Amino acid sequence: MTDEKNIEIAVVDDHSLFRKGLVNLIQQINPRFKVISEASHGQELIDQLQAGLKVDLVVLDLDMPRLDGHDTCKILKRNFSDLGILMLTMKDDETSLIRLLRAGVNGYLNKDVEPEELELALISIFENGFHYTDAMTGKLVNALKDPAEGKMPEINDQELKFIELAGTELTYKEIASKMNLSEKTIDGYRSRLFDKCEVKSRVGLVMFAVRNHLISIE
Amino acid sequence: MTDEKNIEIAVVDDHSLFRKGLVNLIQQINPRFKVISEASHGQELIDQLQAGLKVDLVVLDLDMPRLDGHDTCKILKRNFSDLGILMLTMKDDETSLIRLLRAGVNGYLNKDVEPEELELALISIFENGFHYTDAMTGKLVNALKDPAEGKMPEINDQELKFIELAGTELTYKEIASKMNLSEKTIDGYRSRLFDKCEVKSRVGLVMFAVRNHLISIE
DNA sequence: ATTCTTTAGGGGAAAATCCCCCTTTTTAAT
DNA sequence: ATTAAAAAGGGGGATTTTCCCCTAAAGAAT
Repeated sequence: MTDEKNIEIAVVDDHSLFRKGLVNLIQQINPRFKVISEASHGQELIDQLQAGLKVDLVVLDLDMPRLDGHDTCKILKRNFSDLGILMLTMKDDETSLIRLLRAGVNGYLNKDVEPEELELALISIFENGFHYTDAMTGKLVNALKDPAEGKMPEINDQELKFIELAGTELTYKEIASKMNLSEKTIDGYRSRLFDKCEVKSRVGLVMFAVRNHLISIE
Repeated sequence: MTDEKNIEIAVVDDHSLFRKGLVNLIQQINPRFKVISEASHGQELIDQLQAGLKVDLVVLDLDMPRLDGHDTCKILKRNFSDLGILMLTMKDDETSLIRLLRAGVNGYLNKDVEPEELELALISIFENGFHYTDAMTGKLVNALKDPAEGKMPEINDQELKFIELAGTELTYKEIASKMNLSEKTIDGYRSRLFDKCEVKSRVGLVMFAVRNHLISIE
């Protein structure tokens, strides 16, 4: 590509030595990268942005005292929705990943990756709005199969159909009619699913199903 | 890479013309691909495998009469766990994707992708055990987030608190106690919210609230 | 004074949940 | 092959919870 635009970046990390090193590294790995601002915690960056700072991307450390990366990200996404956010972290677990994606990060890197991966992530976020790795997707897939709530119970097709209908305003009598089964059978499904999903009410079941993407909310 | 091993493939689709076309296409796009078996539904493939057929990969259509792709995948993963499964589908929604990943598909493609993407998917599954696309990961990430905003009626603080608690497994009596109000007041809130949100049941109210970002699903 | 909002009460029907039971089919263990 | 357990579908009936209709008082706003 010719005539490539500079990518203006802010770096936020509470450890001064690491932050300076990261700023230097970023500017060395690609001449398009211009680090035009540094901050030692999330609130400092937010103050800068509110005072008029313009950047394309933010490289944000997750573990910081005030605000941490997660909370910073949520505020940034609410107030500067076009800002690309790359989160750096030592944490490697699925739960952290999911929390960060929910907060709206555009990319997520472990601190021990090579500089080439960092370059790739920054370019990708700038150009596509996201940076996904197979490792990350694999974690999401694993999280789907074994959710935080414990082992995902086996739900068969009839049970799934019942859950979908339980998430509507149909009474169980109406659901039975729709599924061409007796109300008693529907009650049997309800009972079995309550046990499997460890819930005790229709609302509990439906919320479990939504939380675990068994049904869609549309 | 030199001395590349053939990749033996089975193709399963209930529409004969499409299946034949797909077999030809697969064998044209890469000389390593050897389609050594065809089936018109899931059960037929399972019978073949149980009769001794050996393949590396299965290209499986989702919509088939007996067994469909989803059920076939579950049985295949249980009984032939090393088999790579690439699912083809016209469905594009997050919930279907999630169901398929849970069933254990190693890759997932929309039927209207280019042959190059099909080749890449087959090679990737054979060599890495999975094929992920940014589109797919984007859907997973999107599924993690709270849903898009919709039109909201006026909801005051007490009403919002009630809705949050209505989304739990507490009975209205318990909610009344928790809010230090009488059950009759809670019933008044329920009634007023049903009118405002145009619903007629607790499940309806809670689903409306989730859909419209009034409460979160965590 | 009138109207709206918040809180609360009574009564009763409909719906959900639970507990006991049964039969048939399928699956897994021996 | 046989047997036992689990799954699927279903019954009767009691209790609990939800939903609906009606009413009213107190306080705030117009």
